[in-house]
Amino acid sequence: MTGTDGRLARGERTRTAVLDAAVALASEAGLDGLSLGQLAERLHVSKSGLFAHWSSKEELQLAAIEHARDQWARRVVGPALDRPRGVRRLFALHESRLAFYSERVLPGGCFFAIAEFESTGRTGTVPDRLAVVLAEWITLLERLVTEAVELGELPPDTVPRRLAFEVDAAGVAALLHSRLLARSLDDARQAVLARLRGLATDPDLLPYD
Amino acid sequence: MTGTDGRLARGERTRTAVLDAAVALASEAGLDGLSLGQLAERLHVSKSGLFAHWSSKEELQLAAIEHARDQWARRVVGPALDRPRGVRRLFALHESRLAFYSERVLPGGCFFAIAEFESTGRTGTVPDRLAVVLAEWITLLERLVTEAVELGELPPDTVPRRLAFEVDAAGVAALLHSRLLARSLDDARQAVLARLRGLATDPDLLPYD
DNA sequence: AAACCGTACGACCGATCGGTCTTTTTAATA
DNA sequence: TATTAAAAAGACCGATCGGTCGTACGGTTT
Repeated sequence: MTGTDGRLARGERTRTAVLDAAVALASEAGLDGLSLGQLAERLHVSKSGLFAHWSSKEELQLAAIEHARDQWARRVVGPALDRPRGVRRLFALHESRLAFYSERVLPGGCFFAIAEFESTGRTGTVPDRLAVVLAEWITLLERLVTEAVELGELPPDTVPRRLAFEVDAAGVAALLHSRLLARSLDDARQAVLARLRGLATDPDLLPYD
Repeated sequence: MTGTDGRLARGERTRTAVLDAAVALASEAGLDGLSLGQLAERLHVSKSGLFAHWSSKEELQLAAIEHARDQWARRVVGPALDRPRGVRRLFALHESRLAFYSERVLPGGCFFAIAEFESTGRTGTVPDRLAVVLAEWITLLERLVTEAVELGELPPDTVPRRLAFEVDAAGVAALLHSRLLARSLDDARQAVLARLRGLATDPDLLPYD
């Protein structure tokens, strides 16, 4: 039975545990504020043990980005793709995003939001990778809008880029204010719902409230 | 001529210069990433010289908040209040906010946005003060919406809190994406403009494009 | 049993962090 | 001119930062 190497399996387990904690920590303190010492302490491992898996902090940051991206795809995008194409899928994506925030899956709310804010005006492989992942997200929103237009569920003169911006904006603001303004998540849902119902050729595809 | 004390004047000049630099630095690195050493070096003063004016980093952070608030009131809120009450003033506030971002008055874009993100889940006098300042901002937006409703420029069933949220959301997203998505500032303007024109009893109060 | 390799540890490094203390410079006042 | 007080500098502190190095443990292969 040479199929599984116990050493590699152990390493993979550790790596996953570290990345889970790293994404959670970075969602609060940012990728910059992510401290190897604190991370090691929280996981009850030695700081130098981390360097057995990643040769530098930057490599760990890059690995954390991929880990957070997987998490986002699984918990936010995936469920929405189960819904039928069109405005229902678009709104479902918005809702599952808000659910991700409201369930406090990550203590800081969202890994990418704080990482994007943090990398404003900086250069390097980390901001570069973040830019690509963000572009993927915006492109996904635009694609769902375009599909809704093609299905005739949204008017043909819809500008996908701008409607995608509006939906995303509600999500961003909901997250930013979620600590201070208790209703921000609900406001974000209502705002997008009212907007989509106003645009949709058949508003009854969407819930009433 | 004992009206002006040269020593105090010198101190006040230094204090202003330090706070200018502190707000600019914090707009990039956040209030937490604001380093006294870097701040002193950039201003060509000694680090201990800063402690002659503020007894701790936290006090400097609080002073920076007030300084940033004054700047925001002068450069964003002030100009908008010159416009006539109603939807025009509301849209002017949104536009002057976007102008503040696009002119890159602060290298990081916005002091308060990154500060609010950073203080997610934390407690202390700094997050408390930030919460109050943010509440002022939201209240201002709500007040402008309410005034527009009272003037009959917006329908009476308008929910001020939610429309204020929508306008703010466009601004927040514009800032967050302004580095990556070239058109984010323009999208934010168009989105709010279309929304307000759609709601206004007299759309011609607002520009067409 | 021996060689090998992935994992993990503890000790240690230079740099920087926020902060303290003492001293020097600068400007107003008696 | 001597005194006084604000402003600023410089040396220094313990803690923490990211990172290096030599070593030990344990499962795999020969």
